[in-house]
Amino acid sequence: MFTYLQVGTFASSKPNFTMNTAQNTKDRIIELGRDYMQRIGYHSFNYKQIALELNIKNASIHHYFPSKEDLGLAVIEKDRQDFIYLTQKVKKAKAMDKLEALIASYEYYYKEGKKLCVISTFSTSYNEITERMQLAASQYAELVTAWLAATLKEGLESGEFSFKEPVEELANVWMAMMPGALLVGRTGGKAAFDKTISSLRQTVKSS
Amino acid sequence: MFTYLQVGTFASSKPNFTMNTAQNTKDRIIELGRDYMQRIGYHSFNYKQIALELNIKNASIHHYFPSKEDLGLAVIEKDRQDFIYLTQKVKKAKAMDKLEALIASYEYYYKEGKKLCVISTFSTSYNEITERMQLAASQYAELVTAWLAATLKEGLESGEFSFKEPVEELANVWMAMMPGALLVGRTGGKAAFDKTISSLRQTVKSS
DNA sequence: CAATATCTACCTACATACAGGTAGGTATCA
DNA sequence: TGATACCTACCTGTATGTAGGTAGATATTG
Repeated sequence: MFTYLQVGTFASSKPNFTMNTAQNTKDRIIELGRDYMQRIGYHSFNYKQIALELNIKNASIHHYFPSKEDLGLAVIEKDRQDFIYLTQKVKKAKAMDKLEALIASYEYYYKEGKKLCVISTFSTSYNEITERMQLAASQYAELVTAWLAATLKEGLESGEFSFKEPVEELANVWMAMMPGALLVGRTGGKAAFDKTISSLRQTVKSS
Repeated sequence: MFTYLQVGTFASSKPNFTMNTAQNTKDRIIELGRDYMQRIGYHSFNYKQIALELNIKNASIHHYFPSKEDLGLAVIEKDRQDFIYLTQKVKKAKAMDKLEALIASYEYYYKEGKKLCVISTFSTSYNEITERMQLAASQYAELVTAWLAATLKEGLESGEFSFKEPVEELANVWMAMMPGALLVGRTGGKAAFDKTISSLRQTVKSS
């Protein structure tokens, strides 16, 4: 005769551009799931780690997410929502500040245990996830690419940026280099990560 | 009363810049292991797949590689040797042709089932592999970075290239963008991959 | 040269661990 | 009372890895 407590305070020190909606168990599972997936990948992540951390049983996770795929999809969707939230927040900022907001989240990923971003997490597992997850990941990637292209265009037209490539091409470069920087940072350490991010910033400035 | 045959002809159509030394079972295990790892990652890859393909039993793989780590290390070492072989082969070529030789292998990876390169394969699994493997992957990455830097410097001094960044920085960009292109290509398809590679080529030409 | 020992390359069978997932029960609360 | 949020207990599949054996090749020795 005892009550099932909502345990764990989940005191995270996330940058304020990510929504913090983890009050209930379901949201906490998503947050923790995302965290583990970014660290060790979708397949290596398992329910036990989350169950232990939330002081609940393995089976209870299945109550919220019948299959692992459901959790994977929820993680992608949550991250997509967070991205949209971020873009809304910087909507009226200068183009470079928008890009800096995105860079900041990548720097946060690196600091917090050399995590990958969610898109690259699922990209690395792309050949072994279900079609629905592939689609979700691809659509999310497309969304970010489109936002990058729009932001680059905006900065170019306002005279803030001075690059010569087509915006779509440079958007692709950013899409490749940001996760690439995280990968390089894993083998090459912080210096390699920083150098890559620094070069990334230059891409909008070189005339 | 029968003999254990060396089965499977292993007819691979690899580009000629990779060494083809897979005559015996041990080498075939390494080749197949590398292939699977690049496709689905180190952890998702398992012995059964190789055993089936080589018509041997699971336990026989342990005869050559007592632990999975041994095989992982062998794969990294094999790929490093192949890289060295490649650099030797293009030793007297122009700087751009050297870079093109590297790009060609990445295009080959993409075509052959959206594979990742070996370095990024182990980078993605970096937080869940042994220290020895982390070290091997890091050292291999350092070797490639150094070669890139040397090649970029060479092309710059000969007037073939005309970039402004420090060579080490641009080498880092290449280290990030090549695997990044493969990741982007998984979610965004061939067009995204090609665009990224095309932008990569531009990095040495833009003045 | 023949008997013998040892090595290589596999085998069968099993141990162990752990993953995702299910069935059905119990406590709490609106 | 019915939905919600958990639980215990269990099933199934699969992964790495081990123990011990066997056929055939090769080296050793009387």
